[in-house]
Amino acid sequence: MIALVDCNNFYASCERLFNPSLNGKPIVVLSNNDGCVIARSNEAKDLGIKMGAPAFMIEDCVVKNNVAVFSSNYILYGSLSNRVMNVLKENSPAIEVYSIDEAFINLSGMKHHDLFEWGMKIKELVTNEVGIPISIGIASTKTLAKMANRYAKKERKQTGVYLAQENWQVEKILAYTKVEDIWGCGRQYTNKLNEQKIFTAAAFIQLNDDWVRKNLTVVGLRMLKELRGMPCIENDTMPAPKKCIQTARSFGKLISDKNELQEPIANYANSCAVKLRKQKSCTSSVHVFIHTNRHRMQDVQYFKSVIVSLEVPTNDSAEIIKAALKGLEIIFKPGYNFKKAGVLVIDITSENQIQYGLFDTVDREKSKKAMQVLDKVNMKFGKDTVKYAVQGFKKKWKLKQEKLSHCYTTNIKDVLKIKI
DNA sequence: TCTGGGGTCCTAGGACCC
DNA sequence: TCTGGGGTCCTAGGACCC
Repeated sequence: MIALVDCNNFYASCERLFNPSLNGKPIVVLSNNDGCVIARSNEAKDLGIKMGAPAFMIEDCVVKNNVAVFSSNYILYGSLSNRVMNVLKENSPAIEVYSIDEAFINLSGMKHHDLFEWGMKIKELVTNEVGIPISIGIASTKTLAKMANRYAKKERKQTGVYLAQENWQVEKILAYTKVEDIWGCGRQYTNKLNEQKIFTAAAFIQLNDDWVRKNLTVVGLRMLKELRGMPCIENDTMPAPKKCIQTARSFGKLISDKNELQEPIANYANSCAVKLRKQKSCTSSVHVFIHTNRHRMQDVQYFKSVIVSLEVPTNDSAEIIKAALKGLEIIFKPGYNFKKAGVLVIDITSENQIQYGLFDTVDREKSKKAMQVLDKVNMKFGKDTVKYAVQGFKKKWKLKQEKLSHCYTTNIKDVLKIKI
């Protein structure tokens, strides 16, 4: 059996944890640049605020209902996520951290009559030790565990745990779940299924394999088998190194000037290099893109990208920044209002499997040492303590974050003071 | 004024090889 | 008039996830 542990309204719950006056009140958390809604408390959901709604379009509702609005504070969320995951690790046989607020836990060694008890224990431990509310679904496959989790969250609010073990328990959630709420079923698949008059997971598992294979590819077939209780998605307790890494952001304001664009691009390139070094990989292709704001009808639009190849795979910041800026030279065109840019590193290989070039002029050993020093300093004194001149200091392009909460768990200045 | 960011996997089609 | 067959590799784009 497999359990899925999922934090309820995670970002909103994080904001509430250090600000208990928000209990019972509607909360929303906004994306980067305070652009759109990416998390809502239950109270905000009840007000009809939709996921992904642009911030400026919910303003009336926010004012009228006194909704608490926050910029996203990933340092806080990351730190609280670690706390939750640590409690899970200490009390589980094998855990796969699936995202910032979810983890799969393999319970195959556990006796069947202990499963529900185990779920209740985990729920209590996380509540007491961290304070973030969670839900737990337990079933024979990952897709069913996801479904059981959703059912627990909505229909088992007292316990927060649902075990889908006996046939009738599985059938209950299959009948309960609409196809669009199945893990792996997005808009396109939902449309195709609805056209066949298939609206619930219970109806979906009656479909014939060939039809599913033909219309929803092997991905759909895997989903179907998982729903029938046949595990097809492996447990992955050791995360594999990333196959591509990207850093991309919208700017806080529009940029038309090439020199001004160099700053964010250099920063994104550096951030990719740091991520590469963290997983001990190198890249041989740097992909750069820039584009205008497609929501501004009055602007002429321009989307362009280019891939710059490198002779020898590298994770040296200077080399990757240089390649990214070379890419910018190629794709930049004057006369446009640019809103967003990004750098992707693709063709990733392991650090210790590099094919050195015949005419390589770079001193690889020296570069490696320089990067180690750079990473060490920035790790100790905060990121960007040491950086390249081209990364700039002004950061006029940087994010808009007008409603940022404190870093309660990671910054000594922000730790709450308690009067006794 | 104002609409996120970072990933994975799969498929189709073209280039190329013998 | 007649113009193979089978295979691999690569890339772009689609669909999905949180």
